[in-house]
Amino acid sequence: MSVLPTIPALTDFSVRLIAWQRQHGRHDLPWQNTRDAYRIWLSEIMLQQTQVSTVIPYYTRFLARFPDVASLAAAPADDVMALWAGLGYYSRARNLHRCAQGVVEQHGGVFPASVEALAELPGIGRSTAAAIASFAFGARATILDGNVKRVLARVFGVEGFPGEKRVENAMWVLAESLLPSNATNEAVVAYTQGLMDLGATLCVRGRPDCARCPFAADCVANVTGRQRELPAARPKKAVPTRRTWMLVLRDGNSVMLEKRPPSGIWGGLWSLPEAADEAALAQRARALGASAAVSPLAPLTHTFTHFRLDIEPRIVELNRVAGAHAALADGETAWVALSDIDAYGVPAPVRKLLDGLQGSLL
DNA sequence: GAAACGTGGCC
DNA sequence: TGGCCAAGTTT
Repeated sequence: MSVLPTIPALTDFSVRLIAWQRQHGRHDLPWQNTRDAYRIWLSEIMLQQTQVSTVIPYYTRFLARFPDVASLAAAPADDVMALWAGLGYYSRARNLHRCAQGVVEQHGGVFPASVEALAELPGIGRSTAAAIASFAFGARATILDGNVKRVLARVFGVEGFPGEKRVENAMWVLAESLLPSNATNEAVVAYTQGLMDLGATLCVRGRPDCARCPFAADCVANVTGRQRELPAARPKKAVPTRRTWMLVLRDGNSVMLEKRPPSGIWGGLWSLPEAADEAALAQRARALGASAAVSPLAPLTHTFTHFRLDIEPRIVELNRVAGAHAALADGETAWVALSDIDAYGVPAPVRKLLDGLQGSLL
């Protein structure tokens, strides 16, 4: 059974959306008003599952450090991770780096213009490929992000949770059918931006501003008063809790960091040595050269999308006599001054923990 | 095709 | 306070 109801007579969807975007859309975001595929690509990757206000300072810093794809491709992975630290979903940063290298090595340093070629690069899926292709090259290709799903679900009354494959497939078909025909490059840009702008500024989740919407008269959700029910909410799932012990091994102003494996949570970032319980942490502390007693710091809780992490931090002084800065850990380790943490890619809660330490010690 | 993957803002 | 989710992709 199709999830699509009868589509209302909205034959001029793209025309109305483009007109609305030109008059009421956003035109001054840092990654707009350029056709530089590198800048557009960088913004699209950062904006995956991340809001505009969060991205802007990261985007600015990143671009200042890596102004083009060649400089990014040539950078050490650790530098890329450090600039990404705090933004989350770190596989994006690893794929971003690999993608830059792919563009340099396989495409002569120039981003390919087709959706198909773009989607073969690491970190670029169907929606991001369409966004890059339309913004940078004026290609007629539809995006389908959270904004578009919300707009389509409401305007056309699409039932079902959009994260479900069956519903998402139907939305891709619908989105494709709505693309403007015979549009100039500039109109394509306005259309794609309009989809995002409408969802981000008017057709928001909480209190949509239907009075200002160009589709108010035709919108299924508005006409039937079902704005709160569309799109359908994600099915609820119990969020499991994990618990970990983290070691602040301190030597004066410096602490020991340990590089995390490339996959899994905080993959590729630098973090504190961890253990599964109190005894194991004390054992690790001794193995790393600490002889003093391990002291508790204030516990903290970090909430991810799919689980909750209770962190039990412990602090201990390094016993220099036992061998200063001996790297007895299994993986890669580094001694880092508390004032120099920014140079390393450190997970947000660990960063907070260490920031607090810097203020209270000495 | 479901689960994994971060963080911060909003109500 | 805590649930919900945002310019999705990969495994």
